[in-house]
Amino acid sequence: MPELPEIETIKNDLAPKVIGKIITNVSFPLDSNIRILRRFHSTPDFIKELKGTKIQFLRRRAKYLVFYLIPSKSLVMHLGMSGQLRLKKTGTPYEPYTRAVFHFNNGTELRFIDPRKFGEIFLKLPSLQSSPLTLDRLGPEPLEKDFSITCLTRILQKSRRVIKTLLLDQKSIAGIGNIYSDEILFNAKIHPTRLANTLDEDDIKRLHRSIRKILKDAIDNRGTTAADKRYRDGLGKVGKFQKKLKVYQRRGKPCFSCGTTIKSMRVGGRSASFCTHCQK
DNA sequence: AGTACAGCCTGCCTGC
DNA sequence: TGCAGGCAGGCTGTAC
Repeated sequence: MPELPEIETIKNDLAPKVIGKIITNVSFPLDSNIRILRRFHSTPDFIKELKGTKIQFLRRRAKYLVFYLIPSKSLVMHLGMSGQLRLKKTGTPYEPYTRAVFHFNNGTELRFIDPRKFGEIFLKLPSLQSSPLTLDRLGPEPLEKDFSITCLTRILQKSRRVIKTLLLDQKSIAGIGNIYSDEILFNAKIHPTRLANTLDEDDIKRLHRSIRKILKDAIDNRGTTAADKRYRDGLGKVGKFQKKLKVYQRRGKPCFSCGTTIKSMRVGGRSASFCTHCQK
């Protein structure tokens, strides 16, 4: 379940190894095309657009990884729930569920591996109509300078939803998923079902600080490989932040702060873990 | 317009 | 042991 910190880690790992490489071909070993790819492109068009392009730089936007190419267009990937990216030497056996392979001019290839098919790959072309709107509709990046307390206050005050649901909404704030929303709310001592527009000034200050702190800590720890053990960084290794989780997947265990048993409940169709004593 | 929710998907775990 | 059913949660489309 790669969220902002995981995609950031993968981007940082991959960038030095793929920048400057030329995509010589793209193949689909399982012949099961990925969601957006199917919706926006025919496979031959997709391959034709990519053949011969050079990777100029990588960027992360929310949970999307974007490869900026020359000539000007971008290749956008979302790893969904179970996606991984692996850079491998050409000719080494494919990992199971390798769905797309981007072949480079130096004998390496980038593999998009995704058991559950929640992942997406699509192209953003300079010719406007061909690009899905997904990326343009995203909310602010929580680690950018413009994500101020004022900015967060505005987002919270115009919402009538519970805070947990709001944090998960990519159109409100980009990049936060279920792991980090739980951890952020615990750090900020806010109950997941509090209505967003009832947070007072102190709550908002703590929430703002917690959002940045947790996401930064998670990046410093190379992301979270939770119980399903699916997430891998750009080098194929597990993250370290799972060792620092305070509430996520800790239902039934004692809170590290007060010893109260961690509870979990469904909030907006998602599981939310929290401490009934610490989070108000 | 803003919000809520089912549905997509497959591996893994639990309970019978 | 084997199998059914529930769970995990990224996002989209649809309904209210």
